[in-house]
Amino acid sequence: MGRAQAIDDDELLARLTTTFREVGYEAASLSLLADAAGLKKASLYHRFPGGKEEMAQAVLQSAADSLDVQVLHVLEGEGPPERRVAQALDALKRFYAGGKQACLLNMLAAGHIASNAFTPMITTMFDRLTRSFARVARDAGQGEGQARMAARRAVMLLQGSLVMVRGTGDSSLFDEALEMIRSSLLGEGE
Amino acid sequence: MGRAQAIDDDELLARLTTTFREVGYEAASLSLLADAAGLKKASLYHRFPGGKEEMAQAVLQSAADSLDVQVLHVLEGEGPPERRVAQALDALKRFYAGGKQACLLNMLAAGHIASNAFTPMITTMFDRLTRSFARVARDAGQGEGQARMAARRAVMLLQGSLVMVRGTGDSSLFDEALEMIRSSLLGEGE
DNA sequence: GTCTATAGGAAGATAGAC
DNA sequence: GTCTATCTTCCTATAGAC
Repeated sequence: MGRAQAIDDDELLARLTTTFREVGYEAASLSLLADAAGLKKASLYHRFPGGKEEMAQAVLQSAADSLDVQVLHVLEGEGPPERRVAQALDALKRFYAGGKQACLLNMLAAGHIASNAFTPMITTMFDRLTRSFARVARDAGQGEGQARMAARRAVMLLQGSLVMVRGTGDSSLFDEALEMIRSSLLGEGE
Repeated sequence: MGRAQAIDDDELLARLTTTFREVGYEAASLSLLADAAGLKKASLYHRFPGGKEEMAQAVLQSAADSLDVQVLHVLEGEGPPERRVAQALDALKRFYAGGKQACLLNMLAAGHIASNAFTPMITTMFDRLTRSFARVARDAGQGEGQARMAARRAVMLLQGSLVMVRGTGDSSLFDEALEMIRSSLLGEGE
């Protein structure tokens, strides 16, 4: 077989992910992505013949898979709702590095090309997250309508806090948002 | 005096604003901005010698001024809190075109250059909006700590709903967010 | 104040050696 | 699988006529 890969597929994807999350799609130039990966541009094209758009798609798909396993599956799993929510919030805290890492769903939604190319998966992910939140809220005793509303509020708080943290630099806002999400899903303060 | 301007200063700023809000800073190329303005690139440089960065700064400042007059001033004005909140939410609904127009504070926070250049004003705007929300929440009878938290939640819901609308295409989420913000600020559901 | 034309550079992408 | 070198296109920005 040929020469070994200079960098593991998973590690490569992780580094590209970080870059896209930090600067967004348009500002993530191939030079920047190559530097982050520790590879030259031509090597990136060997792994992703479709170029930057394919990289972003792969990154988005990978994030979707992670969210699936670490958050959605937990929310829809067995056990008391309080426990499921706590576990999912822990996963989200890790997923967003305590609020310091932006959400791809927001960062990849900008730009002309980007918008059209990534919108389907972005829409799907918002939908799946909202459904899972609603599911656990219903299991926690909230009515159908209330549960759906609590779920949408949870997604808003999650996304909004990430935007706020990025704008203010105060990552404690993210922790506060997680607490609000917990209250919303478990139907406290009604 | 010389030849008349092909386009009014206010109208020019409005068109640049729309472009930045739609595609973000990096994707807003001078060609795109020039087309939106109905001018050639060289003409844009005549109005904004500092180039794209100066355009974005002007757009951001203009948005800050609008928010000041139409929202912050109203929130901190006279009259019953319910009325002030209602008026401010109406202004926000217009400001964000019913959720269909993104927030500059989010769209200009991406990218490397962008980040450093616009961060001061973005931070300030988040701070001012949060303070004004907290002020009206306190006037509505909430305690200092509760009012501050309600204010941060309001900003999160506002920003988060705009992200969600952009990702899902469902602008009714924005209206729902405005209702949640009203409840949060006026201390309902406690 | 607006335009045409163009400079100078960085972007995305490819060819081909090793 | 990774590299150097290169191509082409688009970008930001400027010069100078009208």
